Amino acid sequence: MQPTLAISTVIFALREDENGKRKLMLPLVQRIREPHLSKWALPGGPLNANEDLDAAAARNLSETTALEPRYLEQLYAFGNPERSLSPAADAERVVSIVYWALVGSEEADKAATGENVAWFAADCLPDLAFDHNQIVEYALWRLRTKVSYSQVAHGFLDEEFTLSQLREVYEIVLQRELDKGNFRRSIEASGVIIPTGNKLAGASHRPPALYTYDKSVQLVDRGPLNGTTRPHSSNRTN
Amino acid sequence: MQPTLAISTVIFALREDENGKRKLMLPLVQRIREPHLSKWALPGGPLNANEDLDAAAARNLSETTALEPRYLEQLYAFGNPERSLSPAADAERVVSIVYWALVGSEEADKAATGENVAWFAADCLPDLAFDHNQIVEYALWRLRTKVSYSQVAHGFLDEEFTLSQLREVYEIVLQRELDKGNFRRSIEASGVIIPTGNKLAGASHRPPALYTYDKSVQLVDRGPLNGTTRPHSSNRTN
DNA sequence: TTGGGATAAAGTCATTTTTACTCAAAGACT
DNA sequence: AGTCTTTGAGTAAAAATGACTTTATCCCAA
Repeated sequence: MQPTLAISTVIFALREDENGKRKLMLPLVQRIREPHLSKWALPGGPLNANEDLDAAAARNLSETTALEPRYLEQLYAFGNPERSLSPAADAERVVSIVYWALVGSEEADKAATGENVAWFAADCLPDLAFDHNQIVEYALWRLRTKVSYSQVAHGFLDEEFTLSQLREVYEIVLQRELDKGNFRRSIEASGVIIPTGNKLAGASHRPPALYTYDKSVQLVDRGPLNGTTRPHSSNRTN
Repeated sequence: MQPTLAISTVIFALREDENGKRKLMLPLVQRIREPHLSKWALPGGPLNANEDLDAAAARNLSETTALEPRYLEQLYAFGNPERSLSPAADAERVVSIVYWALVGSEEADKAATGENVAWFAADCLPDLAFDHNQIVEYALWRLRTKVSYSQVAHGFLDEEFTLSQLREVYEIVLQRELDKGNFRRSIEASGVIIPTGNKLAGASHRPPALYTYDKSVQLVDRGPLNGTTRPHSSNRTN
């Protein structure tokens, strides 16, 4: 009586809500079958034969939202027997191995947002299917924790960005304002950003310098697991 | 064609090796069937029907080594299709949800160490079954990382301990010496230790004060997951 | 009884890191 | 030319860290 194994992914991106304010958002899919019919849920699916867990998460992401993540990491395996809370008592047990991913803003706008997929603000989710509310809550905690001690925030940005844009990412995720001067100093000291030489003109103030992040530096130190998942390896075709 | 689901646990304790030196050690079990017959492996087993993942890890631990852990946390789900590297090409695929645990020294001495169970020094392991060498390496990294930013080191100690004993735990795990004065200051500032009032007499030097750790403080902040696993709840029967 | 050995526990001090704040520079716009 | 806004550099106080010194308290041996 083996439980069913499924892979799900919590995908984070920064997008503007209906009021034009940039917020932490995630895409959800509407369920088209029981249990929890018509409720919103995390994108997910089964694990294919001979498919790696990381690969399944990436496929999943690409199939449901056509997104390519800048960062992808395993979050947790959820296997509580009552987690499905299905109306049918004899429902099959499911163990979900959940991943979390970050996508850049440009990439997020390209997301397949039709039919059964929609974006929701992370701080204002509806009642989701299964235990997905708790899963998102844990993913949010992990994101906030990692943002404060690693370089993972770069996963939200596109190729070129200003320091203000990077600081805005930190401020949105951490939900508090950061000192501009100190932020600049600490980021520059970390050595993960490289000035591209370009400047972003057009606004009625001093034009900020544009940076890119050093792809040779790991956004997050995952120890012996570092080499396993590389969402960015496709960019390094040279 | 669902993969088989298994639970394994990396159990850490501080014990004396054959030279009487305290080291980071872990119990392994010898395999009594193919594949990898007679190789040493992490204690593990199947997930029972209607059993929580955490509970399966705890049961596992108790069944194979008769140990009750001071700390138990999910480590990672390993599911690479080639991870079993079985000689038989048509071997069944196994996804392992691996936990890691800490046991106190007193508790570790009570471990069932007969027949197929033996303790090994973490820095000197033989060639293990499956991908268990890599799993232990990752668990070691996680342990060392968590020891340096959380209070998880208390999981190695018994109810009462001196500051020197606690510092010894840090030194063994982190593999470097720590300044006595600075260590005392930082631990006292963290507020997780409570003086019991007792002293440890008998040695030919000033007797050190005994402390206990504050059980109302989480050894590791796991965010929304904090309340899920409580290896210590059995102690709080009042 | 007394002094030496050993480690606990507390204190000192210079250095580094963090935090909060000030201010000139560089555009765009009126 | 003057104003507005944000960038980007600088500075001083506060806090944390690291290396080290001093004192206290026990056992033990002379």
